[in-house]
Amino acid sequence: MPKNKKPAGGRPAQNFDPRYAKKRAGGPFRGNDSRSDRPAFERPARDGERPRYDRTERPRFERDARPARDGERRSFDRPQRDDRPRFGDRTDRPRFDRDARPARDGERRSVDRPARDGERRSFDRPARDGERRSFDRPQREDRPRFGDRAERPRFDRADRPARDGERRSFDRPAREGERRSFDRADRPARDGERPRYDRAERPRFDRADRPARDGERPRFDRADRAERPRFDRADRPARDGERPRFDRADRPQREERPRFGDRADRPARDGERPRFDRADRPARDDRPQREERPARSFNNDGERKWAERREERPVRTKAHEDRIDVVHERLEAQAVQADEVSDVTFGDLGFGDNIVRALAGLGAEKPFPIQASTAPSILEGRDVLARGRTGSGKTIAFGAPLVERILRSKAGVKREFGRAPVALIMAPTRELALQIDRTVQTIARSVGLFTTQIYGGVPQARQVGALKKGVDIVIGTPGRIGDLAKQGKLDLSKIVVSVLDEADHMCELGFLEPVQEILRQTADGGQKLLFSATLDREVAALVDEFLVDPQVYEVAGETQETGTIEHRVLVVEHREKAGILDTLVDREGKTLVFTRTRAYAEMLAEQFEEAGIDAISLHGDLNQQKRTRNIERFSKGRARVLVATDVAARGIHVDDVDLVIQADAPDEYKTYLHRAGRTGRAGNAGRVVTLIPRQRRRRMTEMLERAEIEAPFDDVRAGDDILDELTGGMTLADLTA
DNA sequence: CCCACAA
Repeated sequence: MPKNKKPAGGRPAQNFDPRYAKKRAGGPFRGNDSRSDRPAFERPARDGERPRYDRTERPRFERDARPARDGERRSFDRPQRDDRPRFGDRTDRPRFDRDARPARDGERRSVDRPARDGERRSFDRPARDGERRSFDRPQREDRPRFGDRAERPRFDRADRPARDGERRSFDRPAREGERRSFDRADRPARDGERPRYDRAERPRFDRADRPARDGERPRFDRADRAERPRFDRADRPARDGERPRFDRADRPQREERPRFGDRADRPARDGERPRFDRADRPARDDRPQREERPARSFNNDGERKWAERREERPVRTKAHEDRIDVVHERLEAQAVQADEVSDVTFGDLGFGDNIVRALAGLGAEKPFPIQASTAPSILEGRDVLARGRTGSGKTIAFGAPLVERILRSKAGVKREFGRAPVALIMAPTRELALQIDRTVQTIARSVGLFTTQIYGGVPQARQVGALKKGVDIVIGTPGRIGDLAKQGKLDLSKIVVSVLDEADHMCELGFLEPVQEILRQTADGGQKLLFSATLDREVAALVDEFLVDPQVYEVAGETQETGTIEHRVLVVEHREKAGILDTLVDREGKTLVFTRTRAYAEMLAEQFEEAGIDAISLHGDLNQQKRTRNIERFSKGRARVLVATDVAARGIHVDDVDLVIQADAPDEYKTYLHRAGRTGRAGNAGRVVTLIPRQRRRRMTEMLERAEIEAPFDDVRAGDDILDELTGGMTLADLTA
């Protein structure tokens, strides 16, 4: 029996040991030492003398050491709980310090945010005698604070460099004669042991090398088959009203074409601000040097320190600039005219009645341009790249044809228990994956296909259970999908259609590799569909490896200028920012506030709450249950303000968000476009207000240029009338006025 | 630096 295993019938009392009791029974008398210099109590007892008790050795009277009297209740009769010290141990255990234990699920802790102005916090006072405080030691940069455990990656000894003097068996070559379990190849075979199997040495099995078995079809040989003529539109006369075919050979060479975002090459449009030209600005030496500028004061608002440090960096290197906002070349696309497809119905596109009805149930009576233009290619099985403005209906654009295609490929095939999925949809956040599933599942169910969500932050069991039963379409995030695939619980080998939503984002650092790993496990030659509102050359990493002759689509004339969003920039003093934000969110409609960090999102939500505004937060520090609940509360209007990090920047659809506030300006123009796209959806009006400090004006101007957005800048003080204007509702009429 | 993405 293992030592820690409790014997049946209850554990013995902690401080009751029968052996101890027995020894004691022999008497406490110390014995035979007769040296005279010993104190009286250490010499043998004199005649008639009562033996002296040694207090230190004598058993203390222990209630627990005697058998229980009739009916006496004793604390040790119940099993001891492991997680709780026994009563009476109080002095032995450290003082309970809430900050010293990891935060419970969803628990908000004051230490996680910077102190507010004038706020007194218990840890601002010196520690009391003997008080243990987790924050008493200087925080090491390289170590997460205690309590962050859930957020940091699992510790793996092999993954970290060996510490000084640490011996690691796997770091050194095997010593002579040392047997290492993991390397059989290095030692001679033992008696009777079969030689080690070496994959590389064995001949590859080739069916071509053996005679065909009875009834076996001859092996298909690509080289042997007749050359099929490629279908070429150029070879047939143009149909009525057909636009002439775009011919790559006819277009100017890459170098000659204007780069996307290069306004310098075209004449200024009406009322357009002149382009900022680096060459025109005063030389660096003419501008005030760093030393001449007023000293900065630092408070404990880490947010601000970081922002200022960056704003005031005197010289930004090219590399730094690139890291902040990489502008990739726009992909050459077939621009479909919206009116070209305005009369098409979902039925015309080739969708069956069930799917058409399901789409109508989702509110999609007739196809949006992006849907009408991409559907034929997707149904044909071609690889497709599609760019469609935020809120233009991309989910249905890939979801509906994907279901239709799978349905056709499964015609007449029985739905098998435990079948592997044939389609995969990946998104960068769990909320987006969930949202996509709500749409795709509705369409899939209408024709008897099953979807399942595979994303992190929730137990695996249910997801694995669903996979065991068998599903057709998997929708999720790369982390958990890769995880389950690695564990052998998700078979990707039958995936013939893969979709990447927010594809350019999925190609960014941190996402690209897991995504590649996953796509490599899918069926060879499977169809790939890449969608995003900001699709650009960044997806080249995936296109080159996985896509074959992709069709690229966008809808003509879908620029920001033709959108339904009004953009404003407010230049504010840092010390007035909080008050101005309070004023801006105190309004009737739904307001979405973006911050750069999770801590600031949390802090702002608290700030608004304290100002009496129903606000909640959404960021990666919350557990999934809270994330899901909070976004639902916002969707249903039970909270009118949501403060979020960029976890909510892409793809998330919430009805009727008519104001987006960027409490921190984004670093990338793409981020700006996606955040802004949370409002003005499906033709509704919306407004985006971005707060910036004075020193950020230039960067902001450049970013707006890249995004091709026109936005007036206003210097704003707390209490200015303009704030009330901006909090009013937006209508389409306001936009044109 | 930050934000996402697995435990």
